[in-house]
Amino acid sequence: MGIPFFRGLREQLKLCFKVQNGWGIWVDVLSDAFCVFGMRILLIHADRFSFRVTGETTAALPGELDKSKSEGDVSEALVVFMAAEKGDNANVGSVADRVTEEVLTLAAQIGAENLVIYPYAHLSSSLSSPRVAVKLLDEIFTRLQSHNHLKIIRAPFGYYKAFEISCKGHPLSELAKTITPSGHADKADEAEESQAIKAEKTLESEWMIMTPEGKSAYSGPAEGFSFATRPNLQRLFRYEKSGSRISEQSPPHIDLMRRMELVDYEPGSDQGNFRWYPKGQLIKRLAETYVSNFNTRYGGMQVETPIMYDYQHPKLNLYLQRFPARQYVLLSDQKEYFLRFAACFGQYLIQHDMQISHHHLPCKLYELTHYSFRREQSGELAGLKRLRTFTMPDLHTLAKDMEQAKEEFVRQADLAIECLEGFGLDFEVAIRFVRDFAEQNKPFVQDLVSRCGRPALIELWEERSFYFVAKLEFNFIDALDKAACLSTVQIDVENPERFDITYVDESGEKQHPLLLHASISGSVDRVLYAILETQAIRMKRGQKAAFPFWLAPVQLRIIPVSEKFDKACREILSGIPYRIDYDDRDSSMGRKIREAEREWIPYILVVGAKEVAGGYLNVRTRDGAQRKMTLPELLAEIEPQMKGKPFLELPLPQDIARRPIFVG
RNA sequence: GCCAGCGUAGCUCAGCUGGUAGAGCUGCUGAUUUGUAAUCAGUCGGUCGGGGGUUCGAGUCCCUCCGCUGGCUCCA
Repeated sequence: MGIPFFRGLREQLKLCFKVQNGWGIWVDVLSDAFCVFGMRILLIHADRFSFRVTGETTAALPGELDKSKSEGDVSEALVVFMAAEKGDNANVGSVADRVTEEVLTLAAQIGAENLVIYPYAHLSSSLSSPRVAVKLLDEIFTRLQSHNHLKIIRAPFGYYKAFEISCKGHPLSELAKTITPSGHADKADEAEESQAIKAEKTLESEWMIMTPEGKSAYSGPAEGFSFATRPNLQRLFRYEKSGSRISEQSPPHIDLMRRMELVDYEPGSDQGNFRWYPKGQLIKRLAETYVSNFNTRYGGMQVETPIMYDYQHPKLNLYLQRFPARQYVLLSDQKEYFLRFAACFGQYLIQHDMQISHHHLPCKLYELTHYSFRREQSGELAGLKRLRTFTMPDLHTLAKDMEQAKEEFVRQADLAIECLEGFGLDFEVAIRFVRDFAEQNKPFVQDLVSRCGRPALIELWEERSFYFVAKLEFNFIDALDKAACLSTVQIDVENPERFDITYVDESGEKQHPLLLHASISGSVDRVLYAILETQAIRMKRGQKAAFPFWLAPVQLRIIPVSEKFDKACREILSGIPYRIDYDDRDSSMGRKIREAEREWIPYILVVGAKEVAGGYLNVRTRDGAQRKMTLPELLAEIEPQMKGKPFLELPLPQDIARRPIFVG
């Protein structure tokens, strides 16, 4: 098939459908192609259609080609472009039946007697195996042949073909359909199914619990562990093992993220793409700065890479072939690009081009992926927990050998622990290993668990079915007892070779290093989810919610007893170098206190005649206590809470009377 | 994506079996100048998610699309 023809057709179709139906069929085909499994067919009623074979493809399996079938030319035909997608092999018979029915129905409606069956892989990016595709095409062909009034031309499978088409352009002349399998599997496919189940079984794993060494150390089956002191670890284990969830409520952070004017839905975008109000944006920026500081202090060299990549890039394409399900795809001129789902690609491509010697190892690249995109299924989205567009710190470390990889692994685990603690988050540890690796590295495993300082859930795989041999996860358990992974560190044994990343060793030989993937905090959006859920849990227990001081959008608020103290308040404002604001609105003090409490403001300073006369501050804190303090005393109390944490200015008007309302 | 529930003012929600929309909060205006979680009064504000249909008449019934939530699946 000639690419120019293909491009021309695509443009033409896009225009046709926009005019006729008001929506762009091609855009739809592209976006849906990554989440629906089925047979895709594109039906065109054509005045004329011709094709000729131009060469063999490498990906598919060309069969014997009869000279007479290498080209075709027909007038007044219904041309059926088809692509078999993964999933069809569940029941080839039923899919063939339904495709045949669709084709016959349309052919009758438009009165077409000539049919063209045209294998057209480009309708899908999630193709079935060529074997299944050919089988399906055979079955459809056989079924159609039984209708004697139809003349059928069949373009060969597994060849590049050029074609010309002249579409009639009437309302029924162009239709795109997806046929999904239904009914029970037929005999020939049962074997295939059970093979799939077999593959699934090798994924089965053993679950253990290992505790830090000590008096009551435990290392054994997860079922035999007493979870009495770690209820959340038990929740994680259940969640991982069974995947069952019980909840009719929506997660409390969703209400909080809106009520606190942090983040909100954006119906004007795609699902899972949120708008960030000033307070939320501030928290996000602080969190990003905080975690980036961990990465750069550790030696991560910060880079920035493109958010979109060539769909046809040979190396990236391999990756996508393996995980084809969920990308955003976009067109630029005639080329297809996918939006990155992590920083991996960009960094692999940089590392591939770098000159690296063993002197440079371990070599660490860091990026804050602002943004990463995953086209999650709509039903999988959940507030800030699961988004389609998210921000994530991504650190990639090249290591000389396994010893060095393990050494860096534990250092990164330490960073992750410190980082999550700084956010005020509790977490449960899960570590997943390929069994051989765990058995050959027992001291490493025990050391890792000890550093985490809590019992860890260990999963052991018999075989490596992903790119890593070891994966550490810190999981957060939310107010509805659901788990979400935050930090992770992984040892990748596959991608340096795939992306041809090399370093030069002591004897001048090129070697593939090992690669550590780490996200010190996990997704920044998800960190905010975890912070808000943590506060929801506190409130459920009757405690007051609070942001960690360094993250509080407003850290201090001055409330005057009356307008008369305006001047005194403004003097105090200028002497406090934190995010402080001033409630200068015309309302009662009681109301102002209430509103400040509802905003979780850590320090409320009430200023009236007594304070002005006495030269002290009256400080109300989250615990409800009121204390008389001097300014230096207050500053001395605040200072340690900011230690090692970033600071950014108040992103709102300081006078509240001048501040607009974003939500409510 | 599939199945289910939901979508009424900026926010939270009421509106029975179809008769043409209501409250509180917010906002605005005025009064009030307040001592630690809601001062009082007046007032603005609605293509009842979008489109189509049934009907003399639709927030209410039907279809369809969009969005949110839950479950399934998924989470490289």
